[in-house]
Amino acid sequence: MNQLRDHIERIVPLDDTEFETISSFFSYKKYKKHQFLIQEGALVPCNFFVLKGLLKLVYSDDTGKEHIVGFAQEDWWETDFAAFYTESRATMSLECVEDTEVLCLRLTDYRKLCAAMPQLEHFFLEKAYQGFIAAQQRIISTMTVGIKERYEQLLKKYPTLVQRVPKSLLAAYLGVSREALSRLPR
Amino acid sequence: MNQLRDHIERIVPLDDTEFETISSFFSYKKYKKHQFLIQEGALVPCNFFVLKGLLKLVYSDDTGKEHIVGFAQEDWWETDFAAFYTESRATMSLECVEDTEVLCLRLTDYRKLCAAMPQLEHFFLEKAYQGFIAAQQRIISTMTVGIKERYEQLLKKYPTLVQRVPKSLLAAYLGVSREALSRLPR
DNA sequence: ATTTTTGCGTGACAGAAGTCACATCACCGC
DNA sequence: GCGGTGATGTGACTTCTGTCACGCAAAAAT
Repeated sequence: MNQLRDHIERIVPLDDTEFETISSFFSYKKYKKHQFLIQEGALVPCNFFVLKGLLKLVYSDDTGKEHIVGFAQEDWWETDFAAFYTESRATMSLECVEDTEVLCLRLTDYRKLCAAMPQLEHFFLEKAYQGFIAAQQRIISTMTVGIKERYEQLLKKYPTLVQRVPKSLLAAYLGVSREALSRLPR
Repeated sequence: MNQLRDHIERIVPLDDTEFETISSFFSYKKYKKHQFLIQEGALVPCNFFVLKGLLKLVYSDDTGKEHIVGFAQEDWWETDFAAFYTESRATMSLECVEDTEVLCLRLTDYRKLCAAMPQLEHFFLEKAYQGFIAAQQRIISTMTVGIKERYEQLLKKYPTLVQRVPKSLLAAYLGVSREALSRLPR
């Protein structure tokens, strides 16, 4: 649980009672490989903070092909945010790539916490900015460089992730076919 | 100036003195078509709120080709956010597509405002969430559907924008060549 | 241990998009 | 008005990528 505290304190300082309050709103859960934290079409119960393990956020198109919107490893937050925040049905699914332990935060509890502690709202603001910037850079990357460079940027940015994930999933994240990624000159 | 007030009050309520404080931190500026609000490589002076006109946020790759990261029309915020927020040099440029009037908010003033008024920080949090969700959906759109559908989604989502912008810029926004967009079956 | 599944590379082929070149038309400034 | 610039459509050609099919080795399941 200290993992969460360290994570938050990288952005805003907390005293013991404050963190006590925060942690009381989270619930711990454990999932096994291939289990779903979010099912497409269902309501989104939580925003998830990954303690250990690896998740993939997947969008399935009409032909059934899977596209990976994002991965989440240790100390990352992940959920179908649009659906979570508007309490509507998920358009994506969130699934374990490995056995995974998470802390779950429900929307009502998120609201209570932010109302009670403006510093925490500031924390989430920082996270939102980070997410926005990362997404924008990913868009730029897709538009400007070829597959090879995109794969290299990924290697540079998340070297540990690339080790843990099969290439087929990386391809689905980069937006190309498994074969195209496989054919890259080394 | 009431335009800004209405815009903020769509998310958080304000009384007259509060808005007085807020507006005192913004400065009004007017630019002509083809003028730059942000130059690539320079520091980013402000986050811009568009009162009237149209801007394009552009990333130029090593070959000199221009890729449009985003447009901003009336009531939109735009800047090279990564550079703005970290006070580093811009990797993108922000340029007028039409004559444009904006309100400018400097980073130090942004910080003062947020510190003084938590509600305003909540406003920016909402905006950040909106931006993140929009960026994520754009990523999904690029991965899942072909040019034709992407163009149609754009038409549906921002019909007024498509009227104002030449097709060559729309192509640079969609991430395809001008010719490919021109060759779409109607 | 032996099946089954999963990951990964490769070859062949078709289709989509990029690039280059050219033509037209409308609009703008002088 | 007139020349220049920008916006747009089109054709020819090339390159890249997706798709389908196959083979093989390692890992997982029984």
